[in-house]
Amino acid sequence: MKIGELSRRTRVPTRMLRYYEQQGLLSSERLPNGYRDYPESAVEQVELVRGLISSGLPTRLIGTMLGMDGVEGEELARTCSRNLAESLAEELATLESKIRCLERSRDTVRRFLARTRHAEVIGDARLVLEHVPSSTPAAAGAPR
Amino acid sequence: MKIGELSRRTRVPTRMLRYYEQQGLLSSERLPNGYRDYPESAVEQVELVRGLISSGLPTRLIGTMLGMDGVEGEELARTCSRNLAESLAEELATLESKIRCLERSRDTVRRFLARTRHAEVIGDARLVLEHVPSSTPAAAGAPR
DNA sequence: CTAAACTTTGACATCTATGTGAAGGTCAAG
DNA sequence: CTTGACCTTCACATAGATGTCAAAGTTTAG
Repeated sequence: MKIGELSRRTRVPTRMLRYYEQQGLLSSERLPNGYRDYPESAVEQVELVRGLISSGLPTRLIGTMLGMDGVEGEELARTCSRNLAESLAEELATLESKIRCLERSRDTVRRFLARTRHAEVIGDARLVLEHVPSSTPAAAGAPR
Repeated sequence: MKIGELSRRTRVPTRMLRYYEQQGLLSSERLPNGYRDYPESAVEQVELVRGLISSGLPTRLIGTMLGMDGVEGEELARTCSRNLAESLAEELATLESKIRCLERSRDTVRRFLARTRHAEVIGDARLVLEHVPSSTPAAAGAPR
């Protein structure tokens, strides 16, 4: 598929898709006319990259991890140097620390919401946006 | 405590501590001479803020959540408007999505490392940095 | 008193992820 | 052929987090 469709399906601006490619996070073939041509799997790939970037991982690290993702056999794993393994172990610790931190915040927000008179919005965040009850007319606009 | 000690204890540059204060993520009293004076609890606070920022949360959101952290009674929870609750529910969904994404990456890295001949570095990331084995002399510098 | 080590505010630089627009090539519909 | 919707690269602008430096007041050690 061409970049426009990938952009529509992932809701990521074409500008960013090209940027990710430039950063080595996404790859594409080229059509005879020079247009980028993406495989179906690019959709999922882009979603993963987006999630990781939004979680504060530097693109450099993301590139490293994506490189590992496809490696099924033992070949690359065996060629992994001691130093790379140590770097990755460090990053693993970073990931775990980020996860713990986010979990803590998630719990804080969740507990707060539970004590609110609007507890029912929990776990229903997206649904809530659809059927905005007309009980709050003045604030019905853009809440963010 | 003064800013220098807080900086030393959290390993966060004073520049950043002042920045966080300016962004409303950290507060301080002032000593008679104008110096900032932090309570003991600031250490933990800074660590939390750091974790959240490194996880890609915007300071605005962090400020909101920190505001909720201290609220034990029902007062503020009751005054929480429907719209704020909905915004927070949205952010809750965002947090959960980030967590899932990071967990996925964590598992990817972990699986990769497990298949490596250096599997023992897992869960030992910091220790590993101490006793760097002299078996890899050329790469012993800065691995990142 | 002086020097070193803090502190203050403020300005400017940098990096990364983005937005935006220009100038131009490709292609399909009319 | 022309128009409109794509695509290409290149470049400049912005916003947030952070580094760094300057000028100046404070405090402590000597």
